[in-house]
Amino acid sequence: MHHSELVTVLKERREALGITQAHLAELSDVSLRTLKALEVGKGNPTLETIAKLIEVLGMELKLEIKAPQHDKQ
Amino acid sequence: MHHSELVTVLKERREALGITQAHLAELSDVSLRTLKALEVGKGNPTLETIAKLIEVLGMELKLEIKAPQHDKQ
DNA sequence: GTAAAAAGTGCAACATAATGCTCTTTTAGT
DNA sequence: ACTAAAAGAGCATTATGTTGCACTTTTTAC
Repeated sequence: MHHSELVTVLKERREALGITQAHLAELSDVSLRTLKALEVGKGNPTLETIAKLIEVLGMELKLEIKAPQHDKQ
Repeated sequence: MHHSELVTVLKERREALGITQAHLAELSDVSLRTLKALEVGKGNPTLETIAKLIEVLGMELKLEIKAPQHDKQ
């Protein structure tokens, strides 16, 4: 999962939960300015910023050994 | 997966591949200073730094909806 | 079509991640 | 034990992520 893909997933999850950027920003203690920039693919968020957001979004990061090409779907 | 856990996985993967910090730093275009700090849990790496490292380590990030407690093993 | 809410942008200040250099400590091999 | 390689730490500099404020644009609801 690359940067743009991660951004898309975060945004879609927020929308699926039906919460605004402002609300997510407040719940996650990430500034609204930072969240807005992040969702349009600006910048290079820190692990902490991502962690705060996904915690509120009920998500989790996993780090795995990449599957060989022929195993991909 | 939280910060310390991610750090542990990265370090163990590097060691499993039998490459030094210096070598990984060179291959991933992350400075040795940054890699060293990261592996001892100092700081708050950016997504780009993590992405560079896991690319070389043959790993990938996944972002998933958190499984309910009773589904965890 | 209008109004309100939500989303996106520009700018500047502040905080801190990334980096290079040098040095110390730890680990691995003989 | 000795040596060399690898890992970790302190410091200063540079680059950039985070934030708040004010404003514009887009979307949503009536």
